[in-house]
Amino acid sequence: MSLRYALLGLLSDGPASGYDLLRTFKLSLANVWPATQSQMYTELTKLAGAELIAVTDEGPRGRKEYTITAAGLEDLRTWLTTTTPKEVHRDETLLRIFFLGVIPPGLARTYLTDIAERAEREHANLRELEQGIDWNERDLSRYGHLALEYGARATALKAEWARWALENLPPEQD
Amino acid sequence: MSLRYALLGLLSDGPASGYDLLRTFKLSLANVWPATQSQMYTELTKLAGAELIAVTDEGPRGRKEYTITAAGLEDLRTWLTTTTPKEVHRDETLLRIFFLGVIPPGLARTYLTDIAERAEREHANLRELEQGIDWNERDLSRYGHLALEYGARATALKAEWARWALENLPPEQD
DNA sequence: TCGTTCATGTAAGACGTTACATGATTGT
DNA sequence: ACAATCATGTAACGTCTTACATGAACGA
Repeated sequence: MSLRYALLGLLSDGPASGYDLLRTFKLSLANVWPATQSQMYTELTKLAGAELIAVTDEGPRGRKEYTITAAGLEDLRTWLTTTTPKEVHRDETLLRIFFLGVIPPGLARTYLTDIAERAEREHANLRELEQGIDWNERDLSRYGHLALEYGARATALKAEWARWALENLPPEQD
Repeated sequence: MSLRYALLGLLSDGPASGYDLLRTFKLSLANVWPATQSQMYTELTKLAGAELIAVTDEGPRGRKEYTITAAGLEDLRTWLTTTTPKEVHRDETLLRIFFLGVIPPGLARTYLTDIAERAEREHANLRELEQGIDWNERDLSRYGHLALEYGARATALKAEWARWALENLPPEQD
């Protein structure tokens, strides 16, 4: 259901083709709601079927430009204002933490170090992405900037936590 | 795939029935890897079929006690030491942030305030859970404590970020 | 002309959610 | 006797991933 609104949201900023949306996604929404090419094209077809978006132009190579309809915009607004987001925390990295006692202590330390390093890299990537983007007047990018800031803080926190965990690993037992 | 290892992980700490695991889950793994009752019983049946766990006792009311097998423990260790966790960030709350420009500014502010409040409540719940748990010698709880600390920090961060975002909302446009 | 990018689509299978269904045992 | 809890299972449906498939247009 969320992908549907992710696409409506992107289209609320202006018309675009599936291919356009695919690229925009990678730079923005993919960080908070991953989706594959396959999924996106399927969903766009469904949205067009429900008349929440419409094909408003056709270009070379079978390119179809979609525009959000009034019904689509209304649906998006309704979703935003009348429903509450589900808070689902699914984190495989954290799941494994519970089971570190099952492997040799050295490997457990390596695991935590890797987490810290990956998080630091991710943090750097986000800050770099931030530099590279034209934070213009468009709503999507202005609000997207807030989301990016969250990502930057969250990755920094994960790295810090992993380093802290290294210092606070349960003492080895006999 | 992760649920499979989540269950193997819990069973590595000692034998338990599906019902036992269900309760343990709620207090621990559910926070990093949610799963439903339905999913768990199905997965346990599959694990037993693959002989990674075995029924070692049967009690009243059809209760089946499962014990991890040597093959199961090996599988768990292999997973922990030879595969890298997928970092997937799927957060509906953040997804909506991108589209706040589509709704009236007052509602956008309410949305951010709600995020802060929910995160603060979640934070309080986790700290309370922390008080309530017997942090004994068992590996699962010792390492689980590290995961809980992450959750506590992450919820605090989310609340802080939401309050910061309220102060840094894009200026209204004409 | 030939590789890259643009551009869209389908199909199979894994995973996750919701709902339904059933019944035994325990404590009051 | 009755409610709550213990205890397990199935079915339908929706979502997500992986892989395959196809071909037009552009630039060197």
